[in-house]
Amino acid sequence: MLDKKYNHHDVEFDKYQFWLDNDLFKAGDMSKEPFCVVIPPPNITGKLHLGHAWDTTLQDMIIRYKKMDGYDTLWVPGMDHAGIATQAKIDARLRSEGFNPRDMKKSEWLARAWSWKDEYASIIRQQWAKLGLSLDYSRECFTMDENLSLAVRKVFVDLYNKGFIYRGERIINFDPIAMTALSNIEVIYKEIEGAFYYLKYMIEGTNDYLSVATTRPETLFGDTAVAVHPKDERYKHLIGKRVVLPIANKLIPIIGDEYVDMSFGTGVVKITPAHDPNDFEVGNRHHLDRVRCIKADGHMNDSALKYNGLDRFECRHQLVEDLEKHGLIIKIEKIKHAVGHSERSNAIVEPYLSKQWFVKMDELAEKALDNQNNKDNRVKFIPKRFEKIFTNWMEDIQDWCISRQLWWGHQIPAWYKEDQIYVGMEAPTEDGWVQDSDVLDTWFSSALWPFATLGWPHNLDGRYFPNNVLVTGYDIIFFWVSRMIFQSLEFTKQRPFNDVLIHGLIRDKQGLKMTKSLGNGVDPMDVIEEYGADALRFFLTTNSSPGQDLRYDEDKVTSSWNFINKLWNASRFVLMNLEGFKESDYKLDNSTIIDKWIIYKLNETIKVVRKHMDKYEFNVVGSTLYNFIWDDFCDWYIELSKTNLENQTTKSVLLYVLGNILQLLHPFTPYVTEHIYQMLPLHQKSIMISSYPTYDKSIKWDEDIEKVNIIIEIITKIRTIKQENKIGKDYFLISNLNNEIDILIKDNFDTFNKLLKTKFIESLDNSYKKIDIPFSYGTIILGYKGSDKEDEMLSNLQKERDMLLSNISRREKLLSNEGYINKAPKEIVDEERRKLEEECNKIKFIEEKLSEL
RNA sequence: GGACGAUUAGCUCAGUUGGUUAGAGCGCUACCUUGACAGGGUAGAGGUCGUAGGUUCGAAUCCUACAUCGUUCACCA
Repeated sequence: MLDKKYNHHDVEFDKYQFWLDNDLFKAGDMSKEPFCVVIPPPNITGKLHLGHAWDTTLQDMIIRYKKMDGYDTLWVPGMDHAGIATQAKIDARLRSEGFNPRDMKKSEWLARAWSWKDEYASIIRQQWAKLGLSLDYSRECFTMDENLSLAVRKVFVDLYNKGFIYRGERIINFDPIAMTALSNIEVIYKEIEGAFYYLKYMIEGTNDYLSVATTRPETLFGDTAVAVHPKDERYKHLIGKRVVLPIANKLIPIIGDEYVDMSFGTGVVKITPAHDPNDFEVGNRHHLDRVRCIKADGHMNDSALKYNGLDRFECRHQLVEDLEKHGLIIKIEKIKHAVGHSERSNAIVEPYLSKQWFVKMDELAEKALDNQNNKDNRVKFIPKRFEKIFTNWMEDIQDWCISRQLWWGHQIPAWYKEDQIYVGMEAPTEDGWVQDSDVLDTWFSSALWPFATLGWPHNLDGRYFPNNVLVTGYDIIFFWVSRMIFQSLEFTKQRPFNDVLIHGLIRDKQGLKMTKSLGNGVDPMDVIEEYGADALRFFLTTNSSPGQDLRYDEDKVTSSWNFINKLWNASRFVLMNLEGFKESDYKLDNSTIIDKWIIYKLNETIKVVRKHMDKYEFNVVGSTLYNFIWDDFCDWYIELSKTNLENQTTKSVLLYVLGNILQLLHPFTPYVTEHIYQMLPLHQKSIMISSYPTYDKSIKWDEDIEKVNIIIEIITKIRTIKQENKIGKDYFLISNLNNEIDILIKDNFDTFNKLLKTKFIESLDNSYKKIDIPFSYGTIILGYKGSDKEDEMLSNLQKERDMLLSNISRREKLLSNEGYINKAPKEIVDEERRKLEEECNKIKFIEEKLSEL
């Protein structure tokens, strides 16, 4: 027997081990059709947050649903080494222990990194277990595993040999805190306060000057020209002359280039090829020198003369003071402008000239875009609008800088000897070759995840590839989804997954993003402790529509808990009444109309649930099940069944419906459904290996089902009248009209008596006051002791009549509209006619009563 | 500036190819120690679906414009 109260701790503490012990998460039943999902590997930088809980619960639901529906499901777990992020965390820990990480031997540092990995991997696995995720741990992967590392090297080497990977000297985004290059999308532009400094660049041999506006005066030491537009009437005569670089007192040429926008600023631009990507291009066109004046760590070098060694911002400060002293500043204008920050360290990114490795993107992107026109191999985005976000990005893509100046990651398989380069799977055998010390961007390995986790390049397990669906947030479409798509197309010739289900971000109750700096993050483990994983899961999966963000709201978790508690108590009721129930007692024939009604309702629910499960519309599934369980099953069927609990069929129906409810709900709330399921008189070893309920086409609507709807209508109506007229317990109902409704009532006397807590009787003496309650198929008289309610009665009837009259006139108008009759679907028109008839019928009774009053 | 999303009850959100009386949870009102559940039950109140046009027999839903909020991409030194 179940305890009186649902206790999530008791329910959840041992189930996960039970599933593991029985190998219920293991894939490989070759007799079934495969279904595969790979987990988006969490970073080993810390604990999982609510976003992970949401993302993984969605996947678990899909997997559990498909498994119960007869598929050989494989859900591959794994984690990401997360280069920059993890290295920063490890370094921080080492510093707190008094070490300077960069003074350590690389091998010692790496040993620390691997033990960090083990530590966090084990925390993450515990969290997965708490969430109840049905991951096949025998297939767990890590991005730096041997096989994945091999895959990374192979992809690098092949892309290099095909000419898609090159090494070149470019302006890249450099993070001066993490001390590594970044790709374009790892730079976040933020609006900050800055200034436009208008500087005097004196024209050689004159007292005239050009006014040059810049936001970064400290880069002037790297200027190798100033540019004007060749058609600019103000300046074009100066092209070919020279100006004096302020403070540095160096002569640099005035050049003409169409890059300059005549209408912006002063129309004169200082050109710093080593510190600005646009200037770099201009420099190339005009064969200008590339002079670096800032070092990788953000400090000035000796080109900056007396400012050598200063931090770039300190240099700016002192330089501006000096320029002012020399009268070389015309004005300073405060502005707001977007400045690039590192996604990881939040440092202001320095455009920095250096030699890096790149993936040439144009051709790869084009193939990915073309593939979206291939009906059989296109990736289906859900919701659809995210496909456009993907294609727009791909259409406008730039080369991908993949080298990182870090220790944690896949070392680039390139070796140098003097000015020779060797790129290959293994080191060259001759002496003297030195491997590139850089590692690859984390996303370079993540991009191979869907196939590298399934054995590629050795032997890709084609049974599970392409994956059936990938589930992830819209925030990493560029970082990850798009890169998986083009890498998979390039190396497997197939899409990585058939569908990609995109969800939103978790926000706090105010709608703000959960971040460390705001301290508004919620630890899913705390929520599980307080409400249980099932309540958290139900909240996460049913409270937003696909692609929308989700606000975390503890009140809604509470209501999920309440829902589970309701299910718990309904189950308790069923089990109490099934004491001693044997397999031979189980029979569904000879059912009452009430039994038929709930089975019909259940069947319709199954149909809706399946339809929306298949479309990933879990919010619809959730509310459908919520309403069916709470309203139809608990509020009506259980109540209606109470007069009939001696009947084996009713017991069987209770068992049948509850069993189906547990199965339908299992993907959402695996723990509690497993728990109750195992207490049912007839059950299998685990609910996970039972079959997901199927829709039975042979169960059709009939008049018996309508009869129950009428019973419900009568009960509800009488309750309403009772409350509106403040009639207490002391009342009776009379029905003696010998019509259809009368027969229905006679057949279900007990039910009415029980639910209305009164008696139906044949007649009533005159000491009772009477109220006539009209239905569309007859009238019921309510008799009560107490003061006269004629006024209320009159106003009730008038109110109802007015409403009916307005409905009737609306319907008549509608049904006399030819356009409507001709164009609207027949079922809808028929339904409208039926309702009209019903209302006309009902109003007859009302008019009759009103005339009597 | 481009693109996208949101705007529906006091709050947070649904609304399934357009179907006529727009739903839920929480909150609110009144009543109820009913034999599964008071974290419950019963019955209610509460919305001219951001604004203005348009298409249609019919619009929360489709189209156009605008407004407000948000996200994102691209930004000119």
